[in-house]
Amino acid sequence: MLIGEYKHTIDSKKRLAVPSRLRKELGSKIVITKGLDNCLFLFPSNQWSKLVEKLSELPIGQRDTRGFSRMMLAGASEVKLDRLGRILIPDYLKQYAGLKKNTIIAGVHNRLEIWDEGKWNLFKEHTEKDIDNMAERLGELGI
Amino acid sequence: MLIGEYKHTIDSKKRLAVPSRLRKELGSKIVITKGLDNCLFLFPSNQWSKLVEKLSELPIGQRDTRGFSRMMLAGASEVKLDRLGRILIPDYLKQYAGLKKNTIIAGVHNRLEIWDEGKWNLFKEHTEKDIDNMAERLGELGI
DNA sequence: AGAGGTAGTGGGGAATTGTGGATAACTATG
DNA sequence: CATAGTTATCCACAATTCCCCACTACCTCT
Repeated sequence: MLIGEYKHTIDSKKRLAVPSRLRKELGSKIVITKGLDNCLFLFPSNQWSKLVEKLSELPIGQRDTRGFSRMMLAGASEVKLDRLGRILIPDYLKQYAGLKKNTIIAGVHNRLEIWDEGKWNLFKEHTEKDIDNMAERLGELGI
Repeated sequence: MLIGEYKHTIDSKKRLAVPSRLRKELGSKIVITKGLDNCLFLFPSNQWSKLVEKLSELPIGQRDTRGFSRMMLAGASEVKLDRLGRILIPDYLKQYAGLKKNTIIAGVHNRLEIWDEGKWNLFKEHTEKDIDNMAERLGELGI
């Protein structure tokens, strides 16, 4: 179970340290890919294989599924940790996620997510505001 | 597993470097052919034979499948890597895919795709817009 | 509070990779 | 047979990536 929120920096060589607590759970074979809401996903290899298996069952003939698997697969990249537990983030993913220097690494049960710090904060604000709304509604509902 | 997105250039002699990480997985016998969505497909020879087998099983009666397999088979050409891992792209394929100088090489499971950079970006814009659908699909896939 | 250890950041240098060009071999054509 | 055009082989430069080490901040334990 990968949990927690960590603040790390990407250095001038596009390297990002994986929080040391999470390393052994991630394993040595890791796949990084495009995630939702402009973040990146980091899967341990077994999770990734599951996903690929399902993707390979999709028919190639349909345009949208073709696009989908193209997106997921071409958007992915195998990465390995260097001796100090850092990964190298490919340019196109760095760009996709709008990563600059300060980034957030978040554990979300079976994967890690990598966020630009600014986007992360915005996202949090949003959802927290939503939570307030939700609470109000709950109140209206007498809960 | 062929994955990732790579940016390479075609030089004045129609040579294109295959990303070095993917070379050993591609092997030495490679088939290049017309792909879907105006890109080129690059298959390692074993994958190519599998595909040919599948194509031969398609009902010959249907006009669209007939056209599809005709395109794939007639458009195919064997290529080999030079000592530095580059392939030579035949003129008719270069033209088919509208390749200029800047191209994208994408790993999609059992094949590589070669795209003109401009077309690739258009495609990405398109699909990344649908990223919420992607979320739903991921859900369906159990991620 | 001090010492020792761990973790995150930064940088230097070697090795690999991508790109462009030069020259030699081959093919086609008149 | 000669010439022009194309393909293959070889080499050289530039850029990137990989591997190693050093520094500092922080945590923990005593």
